[in-house]
Amino acid sequence: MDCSYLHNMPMGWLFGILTKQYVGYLAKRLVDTPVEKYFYPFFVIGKNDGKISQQQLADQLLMDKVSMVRIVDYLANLELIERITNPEDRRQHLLTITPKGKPWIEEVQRAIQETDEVFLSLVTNGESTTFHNELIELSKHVFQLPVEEIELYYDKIHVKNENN
Amino acid sequence: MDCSYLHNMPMGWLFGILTKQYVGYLAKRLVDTPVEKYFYPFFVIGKNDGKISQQQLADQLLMDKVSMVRIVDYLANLELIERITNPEDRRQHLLTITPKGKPWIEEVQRAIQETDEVFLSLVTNGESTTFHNELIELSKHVFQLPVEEIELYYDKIHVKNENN
DNA sequence: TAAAAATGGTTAACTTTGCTAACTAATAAC
DNA sequence: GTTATTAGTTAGCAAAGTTAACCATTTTTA
Repeated sequence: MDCSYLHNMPMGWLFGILTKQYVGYLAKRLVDTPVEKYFYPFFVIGKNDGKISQQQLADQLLMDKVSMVRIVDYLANLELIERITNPEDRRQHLLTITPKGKPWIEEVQRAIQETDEVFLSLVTNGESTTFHNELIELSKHVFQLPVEEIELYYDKIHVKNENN
Repeated sequence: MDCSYLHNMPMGWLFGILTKQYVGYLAKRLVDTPVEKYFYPFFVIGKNDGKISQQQLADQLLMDKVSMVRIVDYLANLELIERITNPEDRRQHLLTITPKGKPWIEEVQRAIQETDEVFLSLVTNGESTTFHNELIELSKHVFQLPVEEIELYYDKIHVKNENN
């Protein structure tokens, strides 16, 4: 692996590399569990067992509700989670962990935590919590930036978002 | 945008967010150019005009040659670049910038550089070059990590990579 | 030097992910 | 009490990543 090119890469390209390697490492760490992907959504459901709806989960994960359906379908097909209609608002599906899924929550949490620690340990700077905090701060701020959200689709122009 | 959830996110999820926002910002910055995507590959071709083959470009960008074909096709269809068969090794296609593409190299370079600067300016730490260097160091080291590369496909198991 | 192996590039096919649009059911607003 | 909004679902498209198979060319090696 020739790393000499990393120095000239746009930061966004580095982020892409880091995303891929993070997921790859985590997946290997969890290869002997029934969860093959969507580790973080699964973990968040576990930590909010029966108290979070699909839309709330999507908000927390910063993704749209359609993608959420796919993830919930996947985990529900493995019988790791279940949808329960909320009696207080029958539109909502509350997400619960099944007995089969329960034991894996802790395991996934550990794996995520350890992966974070491994990544932080690879940052040469001794004070690695600083790096993590900087990542969080940066993530907060990037949502203030204007980003491209107009797409050409067929012949129509769809404006996906106005707040820029 | 509720950012309170960012604090508990796995680092990999933060990297994903940052990747997406980076690309979105860069695309908006370059919305008035003929290049709509693949900014970084286009830029690298420009900086190695006529002196780099598709495989070499793929190596430098850490991607596979099949994906490279798609990118080169896209840029060639826009007549921003051209494939030239290398007379010294007729298997290779050297990539050159056309007169039509030439003026946009500088523009894309500026945009990438400015986007990097904007992102760095959002890191609260005053010494922001440190953050950038830490990103590069981390990227270097993550390739030493073992990552999941085995996939279930139909009923067969395909081992994609042995070096873990 | 002829046959075999490796390399660069292409195509086809499939998977995954992110997205839009259109829809149903339930709730909230007027 | 009708209208508007919200939660979730389905269908369908596009982009990106990967595998496998293939052709042309170059390199290896026997």
